[in-house]
Amino acid sequence: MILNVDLESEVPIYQQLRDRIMEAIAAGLLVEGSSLPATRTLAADFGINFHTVNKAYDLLRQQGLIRLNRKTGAVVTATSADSPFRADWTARVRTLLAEAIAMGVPVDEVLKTCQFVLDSFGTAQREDAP
Amino acid sequence: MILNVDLESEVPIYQQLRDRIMEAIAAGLLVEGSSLPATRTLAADFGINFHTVNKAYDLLRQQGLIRLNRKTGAVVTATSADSPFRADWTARVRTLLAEAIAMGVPVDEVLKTCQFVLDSFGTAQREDAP
DNA sequence: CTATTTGTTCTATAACTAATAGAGCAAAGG
DNA sequence: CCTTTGCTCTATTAGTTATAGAACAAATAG
Repeated sequence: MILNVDLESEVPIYQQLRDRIMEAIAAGLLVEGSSLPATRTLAADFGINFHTVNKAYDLLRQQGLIRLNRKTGAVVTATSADSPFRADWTARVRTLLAEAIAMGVPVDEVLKTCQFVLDSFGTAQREDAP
Repeated sequence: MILNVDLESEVPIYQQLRDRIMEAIAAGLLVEGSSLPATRTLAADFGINFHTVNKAYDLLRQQGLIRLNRKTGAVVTATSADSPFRADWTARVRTLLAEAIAMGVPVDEVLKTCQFVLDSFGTAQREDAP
């Protein structure tokens, strides 16, 4: 598990961490039951404060993507996107797709990019088959 | 042009304004040459400070979506998404799509939602035909 | 030409967020 | 028992968000 975090980015570190972990889950690199590194370990790897990692993990926990146990650490859980999540997510995707269209990217190219990204998740080596 | 801005949202007002205007451009409700309200006017409409509107307009100008002229005000411009923009946008859409997949939304449903959103832009009454 | 409208710039302030830091508590497991 | 690990508390520094007021600059309308 290599998480690519840019300490110079304008995007907050805790958010980048959350995003990268979500992407790893989406790609199947992390599956139900996978363990995440301990907050202090991950913080040491990136040379950042463990409170920052803690915040990222807490966001993922609030969203139901991971479970946090003492001693065991952070473990990926099975999730079911509920209706409020879907509504919120659709609103966010509407804004992001609108940006591309407004900037002059053709509709079919936007859709193809989405398809390409989704395919890239599928083609990652996943190990969820029993 | 009705912009739906939620003053109670955790999303910054200037960002909501920027997002709604981008969505209006994507939907064709605003086309090349369309005028946006004056900063002070729009601020008065929402009961917010004109500096907040200014910031939203400034973001849109930096992105090349509008032109700002003294006296004439803000005018929508034709834009061409360059390669850096597309790379950045693809990275952002990857994160957002990953979130839905990680939350357990099926791939085909994610793609259908994207298609639905893109269609909703297309079906808005546009007036760009000469 | 004059006056007004509109964007632009400057300083300032209060409230909040991001990130760091250190200390210590609580529980789960070897 | 004791180590590991999440969790909580307080604190500080730096940056962001939103508000506010004042003044300047240019382009248009009359």
